[in-house]
Amino acid sequence: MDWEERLSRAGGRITAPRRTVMAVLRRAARPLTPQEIHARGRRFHRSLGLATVYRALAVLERVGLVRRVHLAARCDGYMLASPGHYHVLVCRRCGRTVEFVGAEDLEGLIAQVERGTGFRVEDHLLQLVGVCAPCQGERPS
Amino acid sequence: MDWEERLSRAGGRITAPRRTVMAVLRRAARPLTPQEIHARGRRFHRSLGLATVYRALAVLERVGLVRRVHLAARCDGYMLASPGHYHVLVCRRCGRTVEFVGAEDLEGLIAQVERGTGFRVEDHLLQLVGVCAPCQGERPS
DNA sequence: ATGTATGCAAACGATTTGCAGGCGA
DNA sequence: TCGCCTGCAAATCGTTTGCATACAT
Repeated sequence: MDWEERLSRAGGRITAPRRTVMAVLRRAARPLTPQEIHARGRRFHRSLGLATVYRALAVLERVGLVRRVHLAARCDGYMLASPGHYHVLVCRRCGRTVEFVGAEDLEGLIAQVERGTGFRVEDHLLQLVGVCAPCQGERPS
Repeated sequence: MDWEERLSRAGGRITAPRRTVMAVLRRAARPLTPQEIHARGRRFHRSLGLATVYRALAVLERVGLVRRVHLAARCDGYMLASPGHYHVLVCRRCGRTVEFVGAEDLEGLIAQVERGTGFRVEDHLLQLVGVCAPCQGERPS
């Protein structure tokens, strides 16, 4: 099932702006901001509006065709720093956030990535998303 | 060494707004946005300015007393959704981003966290931050 | 005494919304 | 045809900056 079919089945229409957004993302080598998507999309579709890009991204994300990722810049939560790296568990229902320790398990993975990519890894962020125990008893909102 | 000493040694001054921000964060059960910190901080320090909160957070982060985390809302990069979970490697110098696969290593960790917290983990985000090979040869900016 | 830090308000930039018209199904 | 979708512009919201004053050192 291709993306057009998925969007269609979810009740969305296949339009030029949405095709453009998908085409831009398909060619992208890294995550792009809505502004970047808009700028690149205009090369194909001169009159593409920025608001439309935002709306298309919202739809495509809801349908699961596009993933919103966390960029280093412009993210705005703060916590007290704790020693070591940062690992959180976030409840997608109530928003409760728990920090946990002990990801020694990551070390092998990190070493492997360093060998494979040539990067020197200095820090990491691991965020697990799920449903906390109290929320598991409630019906979906 | 307590936080006041750390800040002081780094050349920062100990002021009422900074004490307030630290106090608010110390009591917080989850990451807070600057706006939330400001609202809570005003209970202690009536005239606290929002711009001051931003500036205090920037200083405290630079010194390592506070950590900026990535919240689900208000983060604005998009990629095509790929099957499985999301793992990225970001270069802190040039911003280059590489997606990689293979974090089976995480499964043991996730199972352990589920047992320990009662959460049901449904998704995860692993972001490694480092310096890519080309940037390792250049002098720090 | 000195220069950092503050509060306020204005500037800025990103995102969202209102609306009239267009177009996919 | 019907109503979802679009482009534009205005409104909104979060963050940063300019400036005169206050205060930590």
